[in-house]
Amino acid sequence: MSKIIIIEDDIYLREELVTTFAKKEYSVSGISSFVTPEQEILDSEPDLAVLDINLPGKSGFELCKWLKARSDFPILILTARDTLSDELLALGLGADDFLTKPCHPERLLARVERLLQTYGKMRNIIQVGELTLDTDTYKVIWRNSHVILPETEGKILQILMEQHPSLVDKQDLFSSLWGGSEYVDENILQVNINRLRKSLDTLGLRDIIQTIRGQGYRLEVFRT
Amino acid sequence: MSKIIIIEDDIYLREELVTTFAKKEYSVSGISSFVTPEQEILDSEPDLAVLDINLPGKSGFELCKWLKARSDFPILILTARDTLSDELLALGLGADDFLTKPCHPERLLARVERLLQTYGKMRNIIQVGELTLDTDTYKVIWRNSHVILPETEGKILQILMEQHPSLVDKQDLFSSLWGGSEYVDENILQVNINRLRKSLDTLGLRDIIQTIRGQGYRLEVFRT
DNA sequence: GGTCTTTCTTACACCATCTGTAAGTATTAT
DNA sequence: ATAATACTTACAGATGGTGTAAGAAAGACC
Repeated sequence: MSKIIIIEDDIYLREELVTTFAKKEYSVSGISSFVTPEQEILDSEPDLAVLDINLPGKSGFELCKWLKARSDFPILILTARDTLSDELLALGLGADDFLTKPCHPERLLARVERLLQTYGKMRNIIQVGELTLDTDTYKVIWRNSHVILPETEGKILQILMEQHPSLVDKQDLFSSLWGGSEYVDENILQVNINRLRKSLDTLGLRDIIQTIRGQGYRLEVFRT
Repeated sequence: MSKIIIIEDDIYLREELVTTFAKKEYSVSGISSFVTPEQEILDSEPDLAVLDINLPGKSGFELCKWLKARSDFPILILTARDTLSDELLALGLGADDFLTKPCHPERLLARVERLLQTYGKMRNIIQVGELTLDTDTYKVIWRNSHVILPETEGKILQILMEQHPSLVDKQDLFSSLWGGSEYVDENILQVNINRLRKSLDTLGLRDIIQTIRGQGYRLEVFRT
C-alpha cells in the first residue's frame, strides 16, 4: 500500500495522524527529528507527505519548496494557520492541497486518497516552467503539444532540466552520457544537441538551448 | 491560455465567475442550457471545469461521475452545500477539488491554477482500476512499477482498457490494428496478445487478459 | 477416449529507427 | 585575417519491433 510521511512536531497530533492512516492500511511514518528533515524525507521515498507549517527549524513553506524542486510526490499542507494568504503561499509554492486544523479525519483521508490517485498516473515526471519531461519515455510536453524523444536526446534534455537554470558543462554531459565507455568522437555531443533542438522545434520551442561558447549549454529561462 | 468551462445555473454568479477568470487571461465560457449539458461540455474540450452541485436536471454529482468516465480534465466542485458528506461524495466520484460558496476569488484562482499545473503533466492518460496507460508512449503503470510497451502491444492494451469491462471482439482488434491493409496472418493477433501478456507479466500482472474462446479477449476485473 | 478446432508458443528474417562517425560549413573571438 | 569552436548533413552499423511460419497445447464435442 502507499507510503505516507507525516511532518508534524506536535507529538500528540502526529501519533493521532499515524494511527488514522495506519487504520486504512497505509504504510505511514512520522518525522521525529527536525534538525535536517529534508534528507530523511527524501530517503524514505514516500508516495505522499502531510506537512505542517509551524515547525522547529525550517518552516513548512521552505520545506515544501525544497521538496517540490527535488521530488515528485504530492504534498498536503495541514496547519493551524488558516488565513487566505497562507493558503495562497502554500499553493504557490507547489503544495497540492491545503487543509486547516482541526481537520476531520475523513476529510483528510479523502483528500489524500484523491491525491494518490492523481499522482499514481504520473511517475518520473520532471518540470521546468511549462516544460514537462517523462524521464521513462522521454515524452516532452509543452503547452498543448508533445514529442517523444529518442533516448540520447531525452537524456540530454533531462540533465539540462535538472540543472536548470545553471549552465551544464560539456564535460558533465560527456561523462553522464558516454562516461564509462572508451573514446567517442568529440562531435557526438554537438550532433545530438542539434537533433534535440530540431525535435524541440516541432513544439515551437526554438532556441531554448543556449550555447555558452567554450563551456557548455543551458536551458533558456522563459516566461511561465 | 487554458480553457475553463463554468457549469452554474445562477446567472449572476456565473457571470461573476466568468469575469474573474477572464481577467486572468483564461479562455472561459459558461453553460447556459441545462437540458443536455454533457455533450456541450465535452465538445468544448475544456482544460478544467468548475461545477455546481444544485443544477436543474442532472445533479452536479451525476455530471461529475459521467464526465470523469469519459474525459481527463480536472473538475473543481464549487457549491453552497458545505457538509462533509457532500465533500466526501464529490471526491469519491473523482472530483479534483471541492470548494464551498461563498469562495474568495483568489482562493478559487489559486486552486484552479494548481490543478491546471498538475494536469498539464498528464496528457493522454487512461486508467482502469489501478492500471494506467499513457497512450502516447504506451507506458503502463501498476502499483509501483512500470513497463514501456512496443506500439502494437500498447494499442491492444489501449483498446482492451477503453472497452473494459466488456469483451473485445477479435474482429474489432483486427480492424483497429490492421484494418486498412491487405491480408495479414490470422495468427498475428495471438502472437501479439502473447507478447503483451509477457510484458505485463513483468509487472506481476499475470492473467489479466482473459481469452473468450471463439469470440475475443477482455481485461480481467481486479481488486482496486 | 478420440478427433477436430481454436489458441498458444517459439524461432526467424525483414524493416525501421536510432546512434556514432565522418566531412564539410558556419560562426565567433582575437 | 586566422584560428578555434560550434553547427549541419549524410551515411552505415546496431538495435529492437514486426509479421510469418510451423508445431505444441488446450478445449469442445461426439
